[in-house]
Amino acid sequence: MGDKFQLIHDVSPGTTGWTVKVVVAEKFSPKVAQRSPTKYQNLTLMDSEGSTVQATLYGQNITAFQDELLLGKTYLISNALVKETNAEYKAKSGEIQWTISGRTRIRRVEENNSNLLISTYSFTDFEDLPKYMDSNLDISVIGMIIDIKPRRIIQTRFGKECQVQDLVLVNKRKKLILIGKHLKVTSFNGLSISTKADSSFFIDGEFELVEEFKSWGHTNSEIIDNMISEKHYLTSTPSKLSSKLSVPTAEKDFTEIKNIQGLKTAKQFFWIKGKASVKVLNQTYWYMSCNNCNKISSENYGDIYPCVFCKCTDAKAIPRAKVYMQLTDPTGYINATAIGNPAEYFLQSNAEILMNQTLIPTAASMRLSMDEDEIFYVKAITQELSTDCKFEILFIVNPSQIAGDKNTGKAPVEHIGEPIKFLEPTTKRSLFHSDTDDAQSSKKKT
DNA sequence: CCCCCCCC
Repeated sequence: MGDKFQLIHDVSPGTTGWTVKVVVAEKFSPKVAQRSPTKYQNLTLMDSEGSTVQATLYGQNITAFQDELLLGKTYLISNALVKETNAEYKAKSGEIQWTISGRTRIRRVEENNSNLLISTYSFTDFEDLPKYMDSNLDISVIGMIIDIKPRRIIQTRFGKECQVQDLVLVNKRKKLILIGKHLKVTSFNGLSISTKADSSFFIDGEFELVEEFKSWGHTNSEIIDNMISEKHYLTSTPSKLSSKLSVPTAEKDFTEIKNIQGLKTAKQFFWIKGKASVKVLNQTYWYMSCNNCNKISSENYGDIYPCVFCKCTDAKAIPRAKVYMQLTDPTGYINATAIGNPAEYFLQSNAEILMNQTLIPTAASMRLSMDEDEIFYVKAITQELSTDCKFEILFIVNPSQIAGDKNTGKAPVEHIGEPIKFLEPTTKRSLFHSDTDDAQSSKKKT
């Protein structure tokens, strides 16, 4: 690994303009937070000196980056959100954590740093594993996986559901162990196993097979040979254990087709008549976005890039307006966000101007409050385990525009709102995309 | 749709 980049220790909260070259040393399974519905995924990143930092992905970023940050691969990373871990969670405060999101720039580097990774592990013999049962210690083993069972749900002692997936491993001396895949630890090229109170071994995360183990997969040991020859592995996403599965060979392994439960949506929509105003002047009124899916981008304005979110190969980075404001009517107020067109309409500005604006805005540079009532179409998202909703303004209608409009039931907001369902697709599309529809759809196919 | 944050 080169040395023209910063090291993990060089990056603190507030450090700007840094780039660190790292290897993805561990990749844990995505999990659901205990006290909120948030999904998160932890990674361990290692620099050239073997220092590590915990990196975390949240929500939709988990799937967006699943093929972007591969176990054992090397990357240049910049512009991650760097902060100290919450003292509430960590005994020792001051530990650094990176949050990886859409604005984090990640560049793959074609370097093989697996020796660096392997040098940081010591492997435990299968024979010694019983010693570690119930110890809650993390240890590493090295072996070959010869069977992967379907995932199943178990209840933990604390009443929480978690997924378990059993694996059968064999070591060089053909000794077999059964391992449940569980919420715990992973390592590179070996499997890091944690022993839990119910006396099974658990692993977590992703791993790779070491070449030398692949080569002794076909041995003359009867039972192992049998298992290997009978099993077919689905390996559509080789780096991801959960996508690998042994195809069952016995009738009892097949399940009858049953319930698919729909997820209840918490979204609610409202019409509100009132006034909007910016209360927090010092905010960012734009973000760099993908012109295809509107999601955040780490690229520079105008650059063509492959979008990790929509997978569009020739996405263009363009600014998109956003504003956090307060919505009031005679009965009260809510805070709400507007993005894209409603933000531009409210601010009486556009994304490019907002992007180039360096000073905190004044009423001269943009509209910060409304003189007259306007009509807002607001989406509320109820937050589980939280009393407050988040609100978003989907579009804004000036009452003068609908005065005398006989076409009731349709919002005459063509140049104000974002495209919404009850506008004709042909009319709304042309308003917000400079490209033709054909260009849009051909991009999505790639 | 999109932003922010977000966990042990």
